[in-house]
Amino acid sequence: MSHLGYCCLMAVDRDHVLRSAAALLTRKSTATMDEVAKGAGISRATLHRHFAGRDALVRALEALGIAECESALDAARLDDGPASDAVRRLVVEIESASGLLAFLYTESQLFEGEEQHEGWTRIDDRISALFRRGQLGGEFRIDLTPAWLTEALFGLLASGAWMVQSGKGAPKDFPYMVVELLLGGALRHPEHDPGPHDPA
Amino acid sequence: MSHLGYCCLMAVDRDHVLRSAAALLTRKSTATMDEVAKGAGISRATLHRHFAGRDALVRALEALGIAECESALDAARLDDGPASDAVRRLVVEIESASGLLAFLYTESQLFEGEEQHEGWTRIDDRISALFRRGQLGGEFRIDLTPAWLTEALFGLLASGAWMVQSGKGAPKDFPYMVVELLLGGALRHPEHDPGPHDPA
DNA sequence: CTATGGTGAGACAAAGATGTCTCACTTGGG
DNA sequence: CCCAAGTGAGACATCTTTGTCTCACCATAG
Repeated sequence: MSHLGYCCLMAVDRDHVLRSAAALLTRKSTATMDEVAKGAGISRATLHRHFAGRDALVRALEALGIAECESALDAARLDDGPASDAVRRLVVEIESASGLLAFLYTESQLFEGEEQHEGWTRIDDRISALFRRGQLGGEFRIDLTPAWLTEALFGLLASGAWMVQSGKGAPKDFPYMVVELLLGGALRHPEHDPGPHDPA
Repeated sequence: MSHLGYCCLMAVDRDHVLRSAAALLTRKSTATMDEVAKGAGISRATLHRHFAGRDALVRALEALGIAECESALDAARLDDGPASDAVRRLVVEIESASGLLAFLYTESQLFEGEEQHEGWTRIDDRISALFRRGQLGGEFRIDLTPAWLTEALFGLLASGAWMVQSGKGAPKDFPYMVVELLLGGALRHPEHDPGPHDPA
């Protein structure tokens, strides 16, 4: 029968399973437990030994997404320098998690009755605080609420992730597109000289 | 055989069922056929008489979304006047469909293998053409592609719809938030006087 | 009144996903 | 060498949703 002498390492890396699941569910949010298992290169039984069920898996993915978000928030040093620069750093740092965030973003639409994870509240607060800082410092316009700017940031991250995934956009342009639209918008402003930017 | 003559008026019109389904699936994208039926005030049997199955229902919703989109595109007169004004008109016109669009936007992530409905291509093309017109006219910046601006528009519409739905934003602010962020971005520009706007 | 046709309620099987279990196999350590 | 632990494969029951069907009900046209 199956004598695939697969050099099976003892503890199947739980983290590897999680990231495989994230990568797969990002592409196909309705993937089966079986598909997730195969995607991680393990059997459904083993997958079930690590995560009690699909719900537990999604919760773990949510925790992973929150952790990566907070990690990006830390790395972006939101309190340092101009707020707009902090936003740019944040988008760069959070880019690698944008696919997972897009998945969780839509998935969270289902958690109707349940209260959202406290972690998201903290993240929202930190990002909102950044936008508020930019407003108080005169950098950002004050007629768009920090809450909306935060929501828009996640929306644009998700749009960008989907666009890259569908092949309609290049991954390398991702941070530039997101951050430029978020900060500058579509309108051409006087201070828009062709600029120091080199999207290539 | 069955003349078009209607002896008993169908107490349920297909359009009402569609719109009920749209409203429900916007809130709970995984609602079952039974929930959809109850939401429309009809039985599951009757729902099946109108739509062969869940797939047919989603397809019909897609057609409805496309129709409403095209309708909004027509009403917005995208070829008239400044492109930025056309974008503003478009957002206003498309607002009522944004919930449905948000549902279809995420749902379409599942149509992996299948080619997307030709209607979306036409809509994308029309909106992209608007942004391109704005770029050629010097209104919009040229470093953000029309394709990305189009995608971002839908992303912001979805974000706005979800935000309104979750109660984190007021419906009346919806068009203003979306269009101002899309066109102007978060940065405060010199020409940003507090302005003629009255979001309250 | 009577006939017609749409409707609601419910039964039913089929399909898919899930959770649990057993068993044989492989690996690494004692 | 032998045992313990982790794994893969698969069987199995269960649950949910779906799609189909039947039958009684009722409103309306004739």
